[in-house]
Amino acid sequence: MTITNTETAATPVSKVPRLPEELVNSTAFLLKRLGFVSKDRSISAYDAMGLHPYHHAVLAVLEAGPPETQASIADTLGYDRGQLVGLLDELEEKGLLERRRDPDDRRRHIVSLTPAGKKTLAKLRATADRLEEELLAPLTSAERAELHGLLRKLAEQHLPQCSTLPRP
Amino acid sequence: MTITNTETAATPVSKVPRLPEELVNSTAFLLKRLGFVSKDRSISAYDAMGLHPYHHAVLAVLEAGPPETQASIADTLGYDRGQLVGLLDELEEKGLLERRRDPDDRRRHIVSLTPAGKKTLAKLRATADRLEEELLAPLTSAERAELHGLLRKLAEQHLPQCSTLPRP
DNA sequence: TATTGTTATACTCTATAACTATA
DNA sequence: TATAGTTATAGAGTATAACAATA
Repeated sequence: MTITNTETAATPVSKVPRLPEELVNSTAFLLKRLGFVSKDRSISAYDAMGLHPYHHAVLAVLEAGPPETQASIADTLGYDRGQLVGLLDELEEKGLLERRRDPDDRRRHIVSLTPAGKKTLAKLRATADRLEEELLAPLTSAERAELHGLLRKLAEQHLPQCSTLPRP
Repeated sequence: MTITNTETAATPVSKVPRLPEELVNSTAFLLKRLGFVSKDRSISAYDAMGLHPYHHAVLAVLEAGPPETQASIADTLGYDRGQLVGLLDELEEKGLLERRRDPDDRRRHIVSLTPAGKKTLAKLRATADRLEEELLAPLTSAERAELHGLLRKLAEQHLPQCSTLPRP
């Protein structure tokens, strides 16, 4: 195990060997790793409530927007439509939303939040806030705003669904 | 399909429905999504060379540090040791590194770069640089430095392997 | 008995594409 | 014929644990 120690004999031994500068100096690398741990932690946290971040996203779409069909939900979140079916099944079984046929087009389902769904969404929000606080703990308030602004700029370019269109 | 349009009739129709503010306002959410697209694109780019970002990381560790065993490489990168075996098999088969038994402990393999491995690493670096440039295109040079510094602070806290220990 | 590297197994995700019912 | 939702299947990726050689 001593072979993994990259410190000199005089310096305190770190149990965890350091990543090469080449990787740590890459913003993309840090983004990938931090995104991974963030995802990992949120999955664990939501799992304790029997849900997944995907479920939160679906509920958030339902509360934010006009009545949605399954196709519009999937498109908004960038999810596969087949994948969404299972998510909706789980949320419906828990009584957090309901599907009803669109009378104007009986192929479609109009999906809407139930009161229980809104309550659960509030809880998920609290969990998300806690996770966000943990993630950003090392940063000052100004730094957090700065980081968010920079990520927004990247999202504008790379995540079309995040683009802030000029509103009327 | 018109039901997915969240714009009013007077505004130009965006093909991609917008994500709810609740999600876009979350730094963790942006981090996860941007990390995902970044990972996705790098996998595609490396795939064109018959390699994977994992391979780049392994080669970078070998060039940066002292002679490594398989266990030390895995620990440095946070990879599973079983997973690493396959990666090393592929790299060895391409002649980019070699394994030889450690005479002091015949259970161990000392892994080292070949000249071909160094050449390939240079190519992978060029690819990584190009991907980084694409990712950060929307930012000025100052903003890039700012973003990297902020992510470093987060990494310090959340990615122990990235922590910058005081050097002698 | 513990550790290094290896292999095998199983499980989760995801992507694809059939299938139905409606249009 | 095309679309909305559903279901089934296969593939990649990952995690777990059994295994042989050596300490």
